[in-house]
Amino acid sequence: MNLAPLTQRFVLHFGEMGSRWGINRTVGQIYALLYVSPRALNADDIGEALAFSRSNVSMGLKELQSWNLVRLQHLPGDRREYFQAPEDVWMIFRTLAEERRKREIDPTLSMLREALMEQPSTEDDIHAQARMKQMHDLVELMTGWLAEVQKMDSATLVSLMKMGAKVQKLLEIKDKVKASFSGRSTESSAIANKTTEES
Amino acid sequence: MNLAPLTQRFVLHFGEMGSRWGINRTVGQIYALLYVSPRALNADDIGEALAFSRSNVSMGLKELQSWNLVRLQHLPGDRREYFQAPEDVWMIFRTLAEERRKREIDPTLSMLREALMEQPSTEDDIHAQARMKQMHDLVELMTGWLAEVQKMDSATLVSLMKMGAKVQKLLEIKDKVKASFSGRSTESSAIANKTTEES
DNA sequence: CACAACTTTCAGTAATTCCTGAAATTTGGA
DNA sequence: TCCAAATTTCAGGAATTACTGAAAGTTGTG
Repeated sequence: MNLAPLTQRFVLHFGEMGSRWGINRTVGQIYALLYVSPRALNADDIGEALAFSRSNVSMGLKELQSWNLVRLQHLPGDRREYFQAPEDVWMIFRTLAEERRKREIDPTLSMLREALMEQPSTEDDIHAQARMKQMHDLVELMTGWLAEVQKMDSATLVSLMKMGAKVQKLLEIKDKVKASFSGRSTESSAIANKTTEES
Repeated sequence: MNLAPLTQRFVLHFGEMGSRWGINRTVGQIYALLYVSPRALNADDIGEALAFSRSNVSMGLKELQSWNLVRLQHLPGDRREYFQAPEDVWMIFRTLAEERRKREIDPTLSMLREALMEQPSTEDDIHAQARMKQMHDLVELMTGWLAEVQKMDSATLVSLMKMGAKVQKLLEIKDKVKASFSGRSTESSAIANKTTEES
């Protein structure tokens, strides 16, 4: 591996992280390399930089493509394919979350829903179903929220996150607004009403 | 494996999910079993139910304990240890998130911070550092937000999540409130000001 | 203290996952 | 169409991770 020390540490760390999160170590390294690279890389570049066989790189890139995490480029007068990570790290995160939802969360929700349809045959089954219902509701709530959040643009997301716990305060403000404007039909209070009903 | 069909499907599914998220399959199964069980189980119960060796169960439980995911119980007149998952599925989720933060996110942030301290020696190093900065900021923002969210009680969290994209609307309301109350020094507008400054 | 009940450790084996080189396939251009 | 460059596939070997039984360790009780 013949990389700048800075890049090397980054690449090795993310290989390690990947493998802890169920992503093949070499795939993690390939992506880390693409992420920090100032230009798109072809498979040979990657194989050489990380000392992987050409076929390993090919499989890794295929994997990354199946996750929608790489962009393909062609340079004029060069038949090889060049790969790069998206510019926007937010977009990368969103794609990752979206793909994991499709692959792991959705099937889990289906399984839970099916299990909840079944007729429980014992006391223990009744309890198990109640637990599955709790888990189902949690997962559904979180994925619904994730879907909404993913529709927001980066700027809104950032301001929302920076607020942190202050969102809680905002919920209180909302109630005050509703109280002080009650009777008047402003857009604000209409929205405040709507959100209150559902909470 | 001699389990009610309902439980069996649940257990097998979560074993599978676990292994996709970097958690040993049998550990996932043990936890799934504890989760749906109406009573605390001892290691022999678990080993018998899942057809694992006693030592495998022991290792799995040790792992789960290191993640703070199980509660220990002792029954009167029985020396064996009984294990159960917390009642509150929200609590389970929070614990899991917290532990993964400690184990994976925090070291990643440290690595990124160290990398950002170094003197870049080439153009490519400068670019790589800029990318690392982007990632660092994203991760820091998300963990900060996670920490805030973890302080909230379940009810607040649920209402926040149910709102989904409406939080965005709330940000707009906040601005309107600020405008209409400007000059008056209410708690609401003080908070509104504060949150606006940072967004 | 001695013993039995229970739990953990660990070395060896099994299972799984990963990686490679060779061969097959695809693709763009002459 | 043919060729060479580029990419993918895949069977087999390498590396890693998981699991087991046997042995050692711990703990509560008579």
